[in-house]
Amino acid sequence: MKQEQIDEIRDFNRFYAKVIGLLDKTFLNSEYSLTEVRVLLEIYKQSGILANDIMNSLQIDKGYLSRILKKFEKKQMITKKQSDTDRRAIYLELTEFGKKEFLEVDTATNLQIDTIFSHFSEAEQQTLIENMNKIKNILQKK
Amino acid sequence: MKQEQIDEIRDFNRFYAKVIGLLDKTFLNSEYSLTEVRVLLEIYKQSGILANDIMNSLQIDKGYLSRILKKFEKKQMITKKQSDTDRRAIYLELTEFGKKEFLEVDTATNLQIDTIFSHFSEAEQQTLIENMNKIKNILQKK
DNA sequence: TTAAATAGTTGATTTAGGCAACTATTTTTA
DNA sequence: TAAAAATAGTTGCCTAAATCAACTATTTAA
Repeated sequence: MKQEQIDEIRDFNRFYAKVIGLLDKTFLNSEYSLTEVRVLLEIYKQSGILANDIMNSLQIDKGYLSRILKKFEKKQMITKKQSDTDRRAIYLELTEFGKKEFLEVDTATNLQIDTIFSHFSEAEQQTLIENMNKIKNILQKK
Repeated sequence: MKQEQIDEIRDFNRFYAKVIGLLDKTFLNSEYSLTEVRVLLEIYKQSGILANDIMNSLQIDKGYLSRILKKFEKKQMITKKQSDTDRRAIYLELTEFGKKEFLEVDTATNLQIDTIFSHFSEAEQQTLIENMNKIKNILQKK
């Protein structure tokens, strides 16, 4: 690979890291940190998920995760149910309140995306999305 | 904007955040944090830069930056030289050791990019870069 | 049946980063 | 030109995010 190509990739990475950082500021205004929202999303996507699964998919420390879940439980956003087959494992579910809280952040994020991208023409939006999908498809292959 | 489009963008953002996170692990193995490397890069790109300029371009707190620079000075990676025309301002330069340290991380990053992207064919690499540039060009407009 | 592995918790600590007050200058303004 | 405002950088204080290691309880493998 040519140095020039590497530079272009690194340049895009720096650029897009800024974009993502900007978007993440939404969470900073909310009551939940970025990681907390990601955890909520995991439980929302897959009700009954185990802490261990979240740990693996989000790659976060189990002690840290345990504390986040404890906070959620205290706020009555999740319920924990011990597995019958493996009493070490605990099924996690969002309560109605937990769902509500998650969806609020989720909606705010949608709005934010919409706001930012509405600055571009529909054709440009379409191009952006196509290029994003292309990149994702290639990178996902390996 | 349609919900489906918003979802695609968010999906890409999540996906690419992981890619960036993966790449950033290089820094985590090095002795320097991501922000510290960014600061080094700024001084490397523009020798004699002021702390204030770095603050503006990287958007980091001046107290935090001051501490980072102090660390670099202590490790003899940079030199500080008071400006003659404005004695509040301090010119920053990398020492030979500072350059060496920076280039080590920089080289490791290049190698890492090269390693990851060499899993793809040249055509795919070209497509990736083209799509990255396209996205960057559109987003930069506004 | 004992050893190793696994799920989760807890305590102690480190690090990143923000905020505000401060010093020392320089610039503006009245 | 003297006082006020702005600017560059430092320092102290603080909080939230995250890591690490030790621990309990349980399950699986040797």
